[in-house]
Amino acid sequence: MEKTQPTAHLSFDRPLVTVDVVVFTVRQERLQVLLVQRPAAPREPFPGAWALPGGFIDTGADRTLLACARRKLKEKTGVASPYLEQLGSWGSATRDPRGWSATHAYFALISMPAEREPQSGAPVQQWMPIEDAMRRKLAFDHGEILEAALARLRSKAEYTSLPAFLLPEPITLPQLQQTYEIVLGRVLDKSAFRRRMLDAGFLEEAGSVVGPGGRPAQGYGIVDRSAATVFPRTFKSGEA
Amino acid sequence: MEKTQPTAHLSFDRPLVTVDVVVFTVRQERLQVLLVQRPAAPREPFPGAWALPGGFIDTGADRTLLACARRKLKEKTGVASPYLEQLGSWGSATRDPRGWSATHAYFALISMPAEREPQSGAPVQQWMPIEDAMRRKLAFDHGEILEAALARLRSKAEYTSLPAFLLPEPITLPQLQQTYEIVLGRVLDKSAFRRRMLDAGFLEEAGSVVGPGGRPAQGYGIVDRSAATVFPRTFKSGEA
DNA sequence: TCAATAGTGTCTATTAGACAATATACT
DNA sequence: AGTATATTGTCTAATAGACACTATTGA
Repeated sequence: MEKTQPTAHLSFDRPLVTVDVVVFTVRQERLQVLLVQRPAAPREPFPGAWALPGGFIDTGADRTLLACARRKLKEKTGVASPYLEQLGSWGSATRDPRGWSATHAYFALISMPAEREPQSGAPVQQWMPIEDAMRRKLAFDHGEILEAALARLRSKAEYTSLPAFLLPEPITLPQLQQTYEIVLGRVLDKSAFRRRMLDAGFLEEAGSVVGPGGRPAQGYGIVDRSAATVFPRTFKSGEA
Repeated sequence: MEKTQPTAHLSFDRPLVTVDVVVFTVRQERLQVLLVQRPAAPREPFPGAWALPGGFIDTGADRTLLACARRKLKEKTGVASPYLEQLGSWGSATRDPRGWSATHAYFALISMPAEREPQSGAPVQQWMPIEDAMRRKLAFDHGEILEAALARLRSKAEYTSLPAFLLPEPITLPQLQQTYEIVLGRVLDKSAFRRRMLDAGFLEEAGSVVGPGGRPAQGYGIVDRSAATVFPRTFKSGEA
């Protein structure tokens, strides 16, 4: 893994290392992402700009990258155990004006009812519809990271149960379908959708739930919250 | 992204940062991975153990993480532009006895005929069948990384053209099928396989190629070497 | 009984797998 | 011709999408 000379490389220039988290949720029938505002101090890079929540690894407190991501998420959202997966890493000599830096990006899906107050006196933060967030110039290369996160969410929505993690339990199939439609940006057939979800076996029945009017819907829970279930096919395979 | 105090965090403890590459190829009808032997000096971590090729980022020479991965790959294999994608990152306080460290793992597929001599006086290296590699205790958490790489390769082989990058052009369909079978560890139906590959449209005809005996096979080139093509379905969707 | 929403049934076009048949090379 | 391999054709079962229909609630 490392070079040949005994401990010479320990004096290598060490890059700055951070962890950033792209947190998605569905609010007001729109897909939204959590952003924080950078401090206004002129010594800081990108003063006042919107950025993804994240920051330096605390080598004293964080045992692993994942633990660091969880900590930052907890600090900003109060949510302790959401769906969280690694997105990728971005590193270069130029992405941070302070020097060579590498960030480990994570990807979280949370449901809104679980929303709580942030714990610490954190900088200004807010939920922003993704279309708005993509339009802005975010700090660092966070625009690129957000784009990658969105691409992954949409891609996985085509063949996995991932969007289910955007909803609070109990989940109803009409709700879930609406969520898929918001993420994918197109309408889906009701009958085919239900068959697909139910056949996939990631839902388990859990007491009925009323709706605004009309017939109440069956509620479901997610069998395994640690990972999304993969469907055998993509949504609209035909098309050609 | 970062904390609030002006430049205080620049004095944060910086983790060690490395890049490792999992290089796969098919040799002798088996899936193999490239490993290097760690220096024997007792001051080094894991002396003499097998490890993934990789090492510290050279903040002076490497402009980006990807460039760093490319450099390391070139040094070990002589291959300049193989299929290369990011696999993920692993970081913790304990993975390297020298201190908090994070590695950015990449994933490369190369074809054997392109094999050349390594450029520098590098440490001992060799191709090893994955079964053998998985059995050994690799240095650091490289066993875990290799496992993740293998899982991704097998997973993507189910629904993308990825295994095509393991072959030199011109590629024949029988060759490609054999490669899929090696990666997936099961036999596939010839007719269905050909339809799948040809319909996906990632191959373009390129002069015939002879085989050991019998009818010669049509040769194909890969239209776009920068990314794998995604099939609309998984291989054996039925099964239930 | 009507409006609203949830859930089911059925038909059809597509297609992956199975496997038989045919084509083209070399000896 | 005979052997070896590549390539194509056909049949069938599975299933996704389309869409009409039924069910269950509240007003």
